[in-house]
Amino acid sequence: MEPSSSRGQDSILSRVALNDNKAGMQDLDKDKINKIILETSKGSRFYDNELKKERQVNQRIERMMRYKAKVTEQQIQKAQAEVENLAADLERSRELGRVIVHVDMDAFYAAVEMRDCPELKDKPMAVGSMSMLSTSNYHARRYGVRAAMPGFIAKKLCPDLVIVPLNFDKYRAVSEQVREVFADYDAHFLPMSLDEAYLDITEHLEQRQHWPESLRTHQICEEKTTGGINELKSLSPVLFEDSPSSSPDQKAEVFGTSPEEAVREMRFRIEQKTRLTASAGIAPNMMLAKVCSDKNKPNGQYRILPDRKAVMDFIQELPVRKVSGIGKVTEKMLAALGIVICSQLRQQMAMLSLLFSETTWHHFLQISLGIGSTRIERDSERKSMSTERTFAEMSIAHEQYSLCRELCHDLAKDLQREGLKGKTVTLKLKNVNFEVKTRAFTLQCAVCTEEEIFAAAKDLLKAEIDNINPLPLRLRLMGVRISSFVSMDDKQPQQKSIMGFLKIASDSSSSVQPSKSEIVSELGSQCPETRNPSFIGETSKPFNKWQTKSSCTTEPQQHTFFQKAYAKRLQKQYEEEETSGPCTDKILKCLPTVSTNNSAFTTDQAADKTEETQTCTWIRHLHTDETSAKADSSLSTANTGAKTQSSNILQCFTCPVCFNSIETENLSSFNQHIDKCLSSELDNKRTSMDECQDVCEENKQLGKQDESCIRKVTDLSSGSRNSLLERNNEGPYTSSSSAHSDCSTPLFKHFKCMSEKRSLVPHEDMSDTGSVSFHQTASSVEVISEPLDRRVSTLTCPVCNQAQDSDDLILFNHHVDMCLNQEVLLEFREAVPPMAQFDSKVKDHEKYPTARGKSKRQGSSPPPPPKKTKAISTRHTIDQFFKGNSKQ
DNA sequence: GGGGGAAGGATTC
DNA sequence: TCACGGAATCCTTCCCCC
Repeated sequence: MEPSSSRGQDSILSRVALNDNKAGMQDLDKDKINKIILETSKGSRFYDNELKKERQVNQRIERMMRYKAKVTEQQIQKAQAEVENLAADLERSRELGRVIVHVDMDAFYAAVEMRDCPELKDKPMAVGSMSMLSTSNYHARRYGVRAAMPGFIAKKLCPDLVIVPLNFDKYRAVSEQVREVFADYDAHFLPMSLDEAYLDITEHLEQRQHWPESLRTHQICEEKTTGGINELKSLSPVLFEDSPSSSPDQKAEVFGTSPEEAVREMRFRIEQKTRLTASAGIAPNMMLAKVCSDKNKPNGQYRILPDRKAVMDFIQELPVRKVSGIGKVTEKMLAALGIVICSQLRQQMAMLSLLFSETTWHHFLQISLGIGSTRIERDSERKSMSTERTFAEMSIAHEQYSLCRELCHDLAKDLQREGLKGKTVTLKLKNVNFEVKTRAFTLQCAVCTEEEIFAAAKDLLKAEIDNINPLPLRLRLMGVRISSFVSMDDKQPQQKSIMGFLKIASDSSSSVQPSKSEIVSELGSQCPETRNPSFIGETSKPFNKWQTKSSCTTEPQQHTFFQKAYAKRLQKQYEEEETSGPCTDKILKCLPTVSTNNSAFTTDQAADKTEETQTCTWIRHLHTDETSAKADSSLSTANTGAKTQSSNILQCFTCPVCFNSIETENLSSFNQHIDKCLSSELDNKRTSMDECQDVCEENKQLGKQDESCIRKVTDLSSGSRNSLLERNNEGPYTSSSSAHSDCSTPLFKHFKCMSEKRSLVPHEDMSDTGSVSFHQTASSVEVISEPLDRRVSTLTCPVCNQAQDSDDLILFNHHVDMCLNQEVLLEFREAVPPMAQFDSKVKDHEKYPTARGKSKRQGSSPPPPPKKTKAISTRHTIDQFFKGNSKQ
């Protein structure tokens, strides 16, 4: 074999040279085009990196060839037997009964732009930017200009090229029109992108056989075109000169009942509706249909008849590169083995089975037999979500952190829009030499907020910055991805707040948990505000794949004992308030407008407030969420109306320090009251805390963390709640509303510092989706619980006012949980005998009752917690405690 | 040894 | 004039932990 070093320019051509595997790109002067491409690219960092990758592929091929040389005849024979067995199995399962169609819009983006801007019709044009083109029209393709080519190279190939910027909104709208047509032929069609889809028209064809001609006749709709039928018909020839087109005199088209006719009708209707043409492939499976749709592109279609011979005839001479999934690298590897067309795949299958992985050679075998999927599965779930950005070189750390945060912000928005939470945060970096690195971290809990994602991404970035220190990290791209999505079940933190527990206990699969308002309203409700439809509206999240249908219905929920008990207690509380001074309804009135984190307080969260009034606000001080000033500022804009609305309503709170009832119009006033109560203890601690904060801030700027800082905060935190509260109020946002937090609070920083040190132990439920709960207290403080253990307690339960024995905040949280719910517990104990809860001997594997299945599908059991982070035993949560009991 | 996370790569539009 | 994307999925390999 020729050594890679001697291949020189020819070798790199396979990477940077023109890829003419696209319609409208035949018969080009490839040598001339490649010369221009090489001259433009050569010497660039991109080119150098492509050379490097090319060398790697060559080395891979060399290794493969060396291995091939060592394969014995015996191995081949054995492999051959295995191949034949599998081939026989595949033959037996071959299905030819379905009629699968792949429809692909012709030069979609370019065609849309040309349609909307007729002066582009006669010009070579492409859609995209000088950096990258998304597609080009057929005029431009004659110059070698194609999708995935940088605009500046395209300009070298075709100086007259017009580059039109992308307009996705427009393409989406057109795509929607096209999909409406698809739906008439297969309601369950599978869109692959804006411009292509798979359809199974088997059922449609069966019905079609009985259709009268009138149902298969379609008028040529002149009104739908701006310039009438002539202009409509003139569009296709401009786009695609050789395209077949109907006669301009024709007023209607009658279509037959065959698959070809049905697909022709579909394309006709698409063209009538959008003035754009589509190509289609008709075959017994998806793989073949996809290849077929390219066969007569543009504005054409091709069918493989549903019999084995027709399929095998088609496959025989088909270049492997035409098959979806075989790209330039695989093509090159196969070429090294003398395999260029699919029939050669079959001939060398035994050798391929020895050289490639099982998955890969099975795939090759299927291709060689013309076998593919015959079931169009539309409902596959999203597995990841990401955002990335390319930019001019960026080498300054704080700019990189800032960008990282921006990306996290964008990603969080996207996640929240789809109601997703994921456990794995991946940071993608591309340096100025085009070398790509990804770094991932799997968290214990699923996250979706900017702060949570940033907490992880920032650490990954920091590690990379530190790694090449003192040299700067010279980046040209950064991206953040979230994966390992969890089901709605799993989105709940392991230790739920008691209120969270009470809300979800009835239906763990429901993402829309019965809120307090719902529970109360079920009682017949003397509290009309809780039935306010707007509450429900705000509670409900958009329907998503994890959301069971039942959760979207309005059917009454079957409440658990605890919910009933809780509702009863609420009722009682309400009755008391009726006589002694109401506050619940007032609070409820304003709650939907109160915001935490970076989204508005939802009904569930709002409902929690009633119960948690005594401590929640106080806790919120301690747990000023991590939401940045940015999020807060956006809130202050977004929720201006809401705030205004809420600010005039008198609310009643109980101060956790002096235990007096405080009536106030807004939470910030109440915060100020608490601050006053606490201020007497502040002075001696504050100086130290300020110092620490400064250190933290400085380190944040430098992207560094300092053990001394962490230690200092840790030391302070046990006795410095007051300081924290005080500092909290100094932030620019807390002054306007206590529900708004300041990310510069010492405790926040403290958590962040600790989070960094502890490998990103997540701040559970710091998201906007969770209520500010006691769970939050525990989980957040949990991070610092260890050093606190060694100190004398300064904690006093805000409910029972008892000084605590320990400063362990988990225990403290537990205590508060219990205190708050004594009544419920009492009722519970009366109803159910106690069980052996809190079994400290529980084994690790028993802590994760979820199955360790292989399936990554949503809806299946969630994966076990990552091994590198210690999971909290779910057995030790109050949730599990109740669950266990309720089963008895 | 198997399962699964991490990292890199291939592929698609 | 400079200048090679963004998003998603699947696969492979390596390595660690149970």
